[in-house]
Amino acid sequence: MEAENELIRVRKEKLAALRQLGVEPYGGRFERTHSTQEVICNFESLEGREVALAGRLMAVREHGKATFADLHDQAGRIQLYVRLDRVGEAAYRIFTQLLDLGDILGVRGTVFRTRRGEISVEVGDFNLLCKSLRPLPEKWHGLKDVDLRYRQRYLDLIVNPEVRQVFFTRAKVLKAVRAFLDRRGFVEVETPTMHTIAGGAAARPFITHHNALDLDLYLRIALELHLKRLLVGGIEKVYEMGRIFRNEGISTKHNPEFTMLELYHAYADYHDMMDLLEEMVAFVAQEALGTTKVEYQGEVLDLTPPWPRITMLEAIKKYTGVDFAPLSQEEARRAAEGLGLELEPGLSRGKIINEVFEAAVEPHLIQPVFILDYPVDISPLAKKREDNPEFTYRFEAFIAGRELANAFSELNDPLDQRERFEAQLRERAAGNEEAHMMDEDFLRALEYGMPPAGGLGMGVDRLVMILTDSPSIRDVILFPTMRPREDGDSHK
RNA sequence: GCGCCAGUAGCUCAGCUGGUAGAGCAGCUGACUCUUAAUCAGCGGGUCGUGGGUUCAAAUCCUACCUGGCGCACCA
Repeated sequence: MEAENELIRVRKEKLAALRQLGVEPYGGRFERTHSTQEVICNFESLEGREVALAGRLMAVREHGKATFADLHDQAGRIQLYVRLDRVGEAAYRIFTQLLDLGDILGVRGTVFRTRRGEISVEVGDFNLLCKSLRPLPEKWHGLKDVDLRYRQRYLDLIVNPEVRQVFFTRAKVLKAVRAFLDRRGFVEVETPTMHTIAGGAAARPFITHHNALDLDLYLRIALELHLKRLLVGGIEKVYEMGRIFRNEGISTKHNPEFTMLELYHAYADYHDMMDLLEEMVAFVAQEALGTTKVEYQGEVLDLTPPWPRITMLEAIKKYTGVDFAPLSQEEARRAAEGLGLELEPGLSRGKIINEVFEAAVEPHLIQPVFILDYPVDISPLAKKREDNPEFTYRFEAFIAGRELANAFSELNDPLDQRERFEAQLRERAAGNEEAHMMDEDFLRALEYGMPPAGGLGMGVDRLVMILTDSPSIRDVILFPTMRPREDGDSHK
């Protein structure tokens, strides 16, 4: 318990005083006729009529025998006008002396427009629906302290209306993604979040324990392997949008739990996935924002399809001038070092190429672009290119210098898949904690036969960041992971 | 994990090279019946993130720790 400060004490005294007067400070049901927004939008027809509104009292301007106040609800704000000669002495005294900023009220009154032109409600009577005991952050500057904003998101939402807007946009994005895929015949499924084998991506998992089975379980790091089992089972167009968990560092682009969309389309390939992704992102932007040109951190991003498609090797050549295609592993290493990279010993040719790409190319990929044909040794679930088995039919989509999506023509050769897993196991044995685990049941499924398919994974949070001009992933996650604090402020 | 920066009233912030804490908003008292960051007059409010140290004296200097931000690393 924290020490009670004077401001809280005063509010508790008002609470007691209200009860003394027979006013219940925690009301129940209140029937609204309109939202604040509706009153303002429909002023013409509502002028002079009675409305009932509810919301939080966010400002009070007292003028002796008349008082103005601001009432906020989910969609907006409206001014209240309270006159002593209309509400009566007792009610007026309650309004001006026993209410506080932050209290939740139901009001009934008459819609009118003030001399200065502001649409307002002249209050006839009001009900206290909830007495607020804690002082709110400042009305003008709001809540700036990012630590408090994330830990006490409810406060952030109360005083920073633009934050609420971000999460309304997020809701529209989720809805639009589902609408887009549903319309194309994709089936939405839910697969386990607790896995006995954490597969489908290169990442460290969280571990938890099931008591009755006395079994350690991993929180999922990807959706991939279960969704592909569904392809085996005959579901030809399938998707899941859900939370995944990776036991990694936290940054402006990484939260330990985040939302991933994965979809699989039987008999398609990665070219189909490119078509689908660019159309989906454009559709979602149109639905959520009404445009496919969005401003992100001062750059205008044009999400309108088609997006350019360029192979990884071509992209490297374009941004570094070096063509890695003909280089041997040793030559590639020297070329990378010539570009200023420091490389661990023993990296394969494919990994060296990927390092060069990440360091020299990624930061330049501001406008949406597809990067094609990733090296096979960093793509253990993707089908090899027929014309060059060192590379795969895999692409990543980049926007604003970061990866938005990852997709490939899915590997459906069970023998090849087993070899890839075995290569991953060798990496694990060599100390790479993020290398894939062997998944015998997944291999068994492939042995029954999985149709060739295109598969796609997209970071939903990152898309929301772009569409809401948010610099940090924490701005688009309501309750981001934070280290707990002893005073009990935290949520995690 | 490493580096840099920050933490002062409920909130937003000021406080120079050490001299014992200040403003605005919010709160309280009073005035005011069309204000809107209402206005005017007055009042109260602080373990200066935490613990050590230096000093006659520390919000200020040193140090360790806590929390956060940003960058790097890790990471798709």
